[in-house]
Amino acid sequence: MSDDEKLVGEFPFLPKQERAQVKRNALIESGYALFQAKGYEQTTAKDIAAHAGVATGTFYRYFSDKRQLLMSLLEDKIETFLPPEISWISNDPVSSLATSLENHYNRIHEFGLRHVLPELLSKDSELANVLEKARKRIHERIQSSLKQAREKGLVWSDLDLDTVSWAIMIIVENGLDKINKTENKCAYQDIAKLICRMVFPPTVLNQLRGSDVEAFE
Amino acid sequence: MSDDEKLVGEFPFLPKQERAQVKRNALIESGYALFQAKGYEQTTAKDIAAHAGVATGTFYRYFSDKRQLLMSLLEDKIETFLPPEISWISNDPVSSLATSLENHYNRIHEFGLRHVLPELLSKDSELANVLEKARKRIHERIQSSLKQAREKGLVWSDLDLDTVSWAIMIIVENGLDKINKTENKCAYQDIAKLICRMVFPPTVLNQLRGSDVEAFE
Amino acid sequence: MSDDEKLVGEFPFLPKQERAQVKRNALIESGYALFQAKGYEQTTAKDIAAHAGVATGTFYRYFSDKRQLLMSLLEDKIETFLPPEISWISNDPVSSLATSLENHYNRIHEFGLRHVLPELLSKDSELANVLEKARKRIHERIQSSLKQAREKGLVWSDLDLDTVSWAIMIIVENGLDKINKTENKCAYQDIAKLICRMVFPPTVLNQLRGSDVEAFE
Amino acid sequence: MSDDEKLVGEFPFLPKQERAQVKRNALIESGYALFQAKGYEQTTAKDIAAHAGVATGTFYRYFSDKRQLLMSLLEDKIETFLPPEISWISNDPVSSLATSLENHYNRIHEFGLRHVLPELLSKDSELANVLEKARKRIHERIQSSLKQAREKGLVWSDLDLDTVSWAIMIIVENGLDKINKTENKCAYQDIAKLICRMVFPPTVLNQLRGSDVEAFE
DNA sequence: CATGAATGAGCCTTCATTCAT
DNA sequence: GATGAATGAAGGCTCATTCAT
Repeated sequence: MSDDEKLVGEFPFLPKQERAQVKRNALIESGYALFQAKGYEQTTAKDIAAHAGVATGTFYRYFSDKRQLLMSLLEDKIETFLPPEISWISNDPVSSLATSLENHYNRIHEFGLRHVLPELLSKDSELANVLEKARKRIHERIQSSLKQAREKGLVWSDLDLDTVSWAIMIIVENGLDKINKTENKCAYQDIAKLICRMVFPPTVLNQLRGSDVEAFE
Repeated sequence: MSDDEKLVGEFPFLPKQERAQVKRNALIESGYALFQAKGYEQTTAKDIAAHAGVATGTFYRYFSDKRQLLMSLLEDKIETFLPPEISWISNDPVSSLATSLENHYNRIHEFGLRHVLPELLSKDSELANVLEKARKRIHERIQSSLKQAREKGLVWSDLDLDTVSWAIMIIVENGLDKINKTENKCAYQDIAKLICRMVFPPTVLNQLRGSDVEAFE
Repeated sequence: MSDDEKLVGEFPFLPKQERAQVKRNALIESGYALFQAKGYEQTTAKDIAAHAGVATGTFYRYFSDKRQLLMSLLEDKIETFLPPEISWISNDPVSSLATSLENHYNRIHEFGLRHVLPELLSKDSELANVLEKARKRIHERIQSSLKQAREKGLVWSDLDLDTVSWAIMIIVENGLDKINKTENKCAYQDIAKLICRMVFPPTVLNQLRGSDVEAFE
Repeated sequence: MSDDEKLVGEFPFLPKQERAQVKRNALIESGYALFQAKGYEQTTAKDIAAHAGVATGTFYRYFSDKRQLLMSLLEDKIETFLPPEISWISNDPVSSLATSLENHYNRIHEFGLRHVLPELLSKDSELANVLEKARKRIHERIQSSLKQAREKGLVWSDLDLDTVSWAIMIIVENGLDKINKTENKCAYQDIAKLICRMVFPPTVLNQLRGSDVEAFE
């Protein structure tokens, strides 16, 4: 049923709260767009308000200042922006990692704020902290998934889990730039392959391919 | 009359040009120190001049503006700051890479400006360009060194050189943070091992270890 | 249908005008409280509305602006706040003046706006004018009462009525601060005595004390 | 000798420090003029700078803010602005007090800031404190001079020194307004007479007039 | 009539850059 | 060349007042 078919129950305008929410969102959108386009410092509250089509003062009704808007933008997004859960145990770890990467990058493709973060970290230690903690969580998550794989004897026997986890995180974090700059259609696959080679001995990879993975789970 | 002919009286005074050079250097040093300590935006031209012991106006005699001073600081240092030449062919690629990394990180350890770059890239596309080009050069350098190794049949046969080069660059670029956060003494070795596993099949690594490397060069 | 005829249902609602009056009063009360507590400039229209439990916009339905509310507060109060009518002819002018002062100060004790006036006079010449006129009225009132006393030969023969009236006004106006800072219980009496000495020769005072005042009236 | 006659020793421009002082003074003058004309709140730093013929930023080179400029204006002037030392013992206390008043008022005639003080006291408790302390000093000064007179048996025997001192202070403080509003040439004399009547019994005044005051000193 | 979101002028302050000395 | 005072544009933010709902 399309909107046109609605016969009753139409509010001629949005309820108050909702309208405020709309405006708040417009500001957030504008902040997002401008931060991304011009950088955080280069964007003023006035700019954001103008871009959202509201007066300067309105900005301050919804946000105590520029930084708070940014925080709203970041809230709950940082984790998304960071690397995803990775499952190592599969028939074809390379492909499944590649798929995982592709999904991740598709998800964060639009998260342009990524480019603003570095600018901010140097002057906003609170934000730096938040990000640092999130990365630590990600790091631990990756590491623990690797630990499981190790317990099953799948990874290089002399692997330093801390270091690989870190390397994986770094690679995934920076991968989008690489993907975007490459027309190479196998990019995901190539990256996944690299990572798998850091983790698994070639024998294991072969072995997994022919096996019934269920046995490991 | 050349400097050589001066017999007396010249002691307290440096030749004009030299004095200028001294001032210029003082400004560069101060800029470096303050940018590093407080960030680029947070450092004012006045600050820098004061720190260098000259008047505000003097700053502008030597640099057209704050940005130019920064550029002077960066010029010739960007390359240093980025990953070094890597030689893949050795008896023990892991150890030699580890040593290379250690040297590199020791060299750039003090390059505190590293933390200022992100702040700048968003607002200075020229700088971003410069950095981008430098990275491209590094990338090509790594890639070409890998190509040589491939021609000798040392690397994984299905290796995508572009992607590995990129991954190596990313890892090396970010490695210092990792090293600093780890008390692990083998950090360099661990990172080197990872990288080598992305590049060389295990058989090759073993083979190299026992061989007379000269044969490959 | 008059109010009298309503039998039921009217309970929760005040007649419209009355409700408006209630709101207006609430605003006045709130304005009074906040001006007194925080000063005129420091109090915003929003503050006042919030304190009165109405919306910001409502404030402007009842008052054209903040200033007008203040004027409403002051209207009819200025005169109260200024010195009272004084009757000079009595058996004991000192005591009767003291009593008069005490009454006056008790009456204006709560007139906290007193402290707000100075802040306003510098920027509101109209208000300054209003106050000036009120003071002139007071001055004349005092002066004419003194004139009566003079006609009866009670005051110093060389008294400049204009000047004494002024001095009395000044003293009474400022007296409350004095009273409040003193624990002295005779404060009213002491002030009254001073004033009487400016007005009456000692002989007259003595004479009055023993006389039948009616004779002078 | 006029400026024209100076032949040598002319500085083509004032020494640096002096010029800065000149500018600082210009700002102080402008602050004074504008505070007086428009009130403190109504005057902005920009106004003051413009009036002084300098840029906004220049204001902030010399003063941290408006308040500091005001403080500079007030410093050392508050005491002047308050009532002067009074000597009670003289052949003709009325006249000598009148003279003293005249001198005082001539001195502070230009101290227009007087009208700004009230505005400030309500929002600047530090300033209020400073003024309060100054008034306390004045009050004590007057009281102690009265005490001397009392010890010589010159004043009303039942005089409450605290109250009279206060009344005198109030009258003197407010007297200038009175004087300015009056074309009466005897204004000083009239005020002085009032005050003397609060202090001295008429017999003492007569007695002093005919006496050799030295005897009391 | 009431509401409270929206407006935007205007204040305070900083700092990159210029320029008279 | 050197100096540092002067400049003034620009940013952050507030608040009296208006106006759509």
